[in-house]
Amino acid sequence: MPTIIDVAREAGVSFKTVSRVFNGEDTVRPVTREKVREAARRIGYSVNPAARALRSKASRKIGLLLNNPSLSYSETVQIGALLAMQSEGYQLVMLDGLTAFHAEEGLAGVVACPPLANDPDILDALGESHLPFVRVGAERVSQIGDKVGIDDRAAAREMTDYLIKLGHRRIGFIEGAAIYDVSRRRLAGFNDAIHRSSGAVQSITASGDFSYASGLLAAEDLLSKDNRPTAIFAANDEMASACLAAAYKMNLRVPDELSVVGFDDSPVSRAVYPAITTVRQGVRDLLSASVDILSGRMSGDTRPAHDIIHAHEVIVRDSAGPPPE
Amino acid sequence: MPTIIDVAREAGVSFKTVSRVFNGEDTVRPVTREKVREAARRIGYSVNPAARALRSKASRKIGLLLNNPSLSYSETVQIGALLAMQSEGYQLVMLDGLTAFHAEEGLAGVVACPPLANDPDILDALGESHLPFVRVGAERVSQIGDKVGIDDRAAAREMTDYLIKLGHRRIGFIEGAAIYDVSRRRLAGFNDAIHRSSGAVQSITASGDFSYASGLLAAEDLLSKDNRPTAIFAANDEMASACLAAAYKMNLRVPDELSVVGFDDSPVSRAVYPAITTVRQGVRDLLSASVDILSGRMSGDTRPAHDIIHAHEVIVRDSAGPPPE
DNA sequence: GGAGTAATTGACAACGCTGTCAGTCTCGCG
DNA sequence: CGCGAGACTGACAGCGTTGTCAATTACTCC
Repeated sequence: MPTIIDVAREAGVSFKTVSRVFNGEDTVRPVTREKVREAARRIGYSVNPAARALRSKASRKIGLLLNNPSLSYSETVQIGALLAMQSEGYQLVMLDGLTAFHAEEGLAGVVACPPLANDPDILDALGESHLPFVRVGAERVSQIGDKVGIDDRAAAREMTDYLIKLGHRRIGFIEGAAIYDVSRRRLAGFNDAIHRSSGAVQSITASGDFSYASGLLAAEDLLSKDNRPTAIFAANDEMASACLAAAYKMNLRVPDELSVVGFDDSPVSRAVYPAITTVRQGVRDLLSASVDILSGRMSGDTRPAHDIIHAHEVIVRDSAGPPPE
Repeated sequence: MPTIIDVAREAGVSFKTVSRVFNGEDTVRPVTREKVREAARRIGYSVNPAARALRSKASRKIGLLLNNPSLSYSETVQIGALLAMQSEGYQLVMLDGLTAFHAEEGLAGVVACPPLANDPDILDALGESHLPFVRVGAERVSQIGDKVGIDDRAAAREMTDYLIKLGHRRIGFIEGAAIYDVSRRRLAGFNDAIHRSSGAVQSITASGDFSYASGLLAAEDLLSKDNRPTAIFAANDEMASACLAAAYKMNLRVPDELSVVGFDDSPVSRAVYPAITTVRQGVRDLLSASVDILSGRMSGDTRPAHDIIHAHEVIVRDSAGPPPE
């Protein structure tokens, strides 16, 4: 493994300059910086987090503000965070709310996940702390902090378009809990697609709150209508799997007689039969982007707030197909 | 934060001796060792993983052999492993099979999870590699390597006893895939409890393979019998959630008319309505125990193979209650 | 009791990096 | 054309630990 000394020799500078380049210090001439970067690339150098952690007095603890009722989401987030942090030598501290945040000392930065990422009290505390922080899946309720997320609206529109392309002309939508902005965004995306069809596709919406129980009720409601939809788009996978149960009860075969799609690509979507077609958020990518941003901020990056939108992806599985006959 | 030098001063030895104690080297007299341990405890010392990682030439990469079809299980395992490793300064490398294992160089140890933990080829390769390794949820197919796990049989017996205590006298059991020894163990535990009732409780078993789809079939089978069971114990949560769907289809209210219990405490068990009563394996604890064992082996612990049985726990939620009437 | 050997312990360098502080270059300007 | 200020760059120490090897101690056996 090459060290900064190797890079320094290769670039013809002192090893301290190399250190400076990799710490984002701004007292290096651009031309020198580029020379160093190039040399590092050539010999395949990457910083040794252990040495850095040992020497630098700075804290390496990153707090993860996470209190999501969906356990699978929480687990995915945790994995993403741990994976992103371990290679950089950061240490993860779980924070489940304001009290935990205040109690924790010596944090170097914070990653906030929904719904905490949009909680005004949390946001205030974060702002006052002057710590760098990133809001994952953040809503525009506040302009402070860096943000990473996906375009829920575009994703919901794509998923709806997919159903339309399969031939569905009557599509049901089960909304998420109204208190989350993300529910509104997903509904908006659904409506975008419906409106673009200029009347060719009918829509029916039913309300839900992201829970399995609410999905069951909503699905029964939708499916007991005279002119029931041939496809249901649930705002998350939990509710989509409830749709499956409802369809099963009514002896509707999925996907032959009813198509069901969800959102989030949570483990549930694969645990169930048939496996649910859904939208992948790339939570791990979001988290690793968050850690990157924090890492930059901690070493002097003072550019204006980032607002990074990551790619989403429609994951086609077995729960959706062309409408019957 | 105190360092080994502080401990050395406190204990009246050289700091190198302290280092030796904390590395489990056996060239320290027991009396000295105890003196050092005591001094360390007094001043609250713990080793600095960064410094250790920096100085020691030894690899800190631990491979995680994991290829379980259940995604939620895999995620839980990963979190447990990451959490356990980060505080010790180990680095996690995911290995999804034999090829990946052979391709990975410089591993310091391996944690193998089911079903890979019981795969003869894997076991052979592990044995030949002379790397320390721990088998999680291991079966007795091979005596090599350290093992950690829970007592599946006792846990299944407890869960069955719980159903009997609720008053059920006719209980169905859905088996797991026959190729896994764990399926046999859970069934054995179920039978233990049934036999202990000396005829008071009837049992019916149906076969499954841990998948949702198989659970659906098995549940329909069980529930369409003339004298259907008042409770069903599925060998994992995935199949238990399928039972819920089957009950829903037949208009059997859970838990009023039918009790359903599962095994694993996977996220699915909470995602579903009603939330499933299940057995918690404490996967995170298993993983952290595994890392501890590896860590010991890597620093010279040569005691005979560990075989650690962790506690399990019946998690009572909403899917089981007294039988009807 | 003394030599010889094994069991313990200690001294010191070094791991790869960052912090501190002291140089060395640029410029702009009189 | 020289000087001072500010922009860069470099030298060196030291973070807390382990590896190497030498020194000390304990113990065995005539």
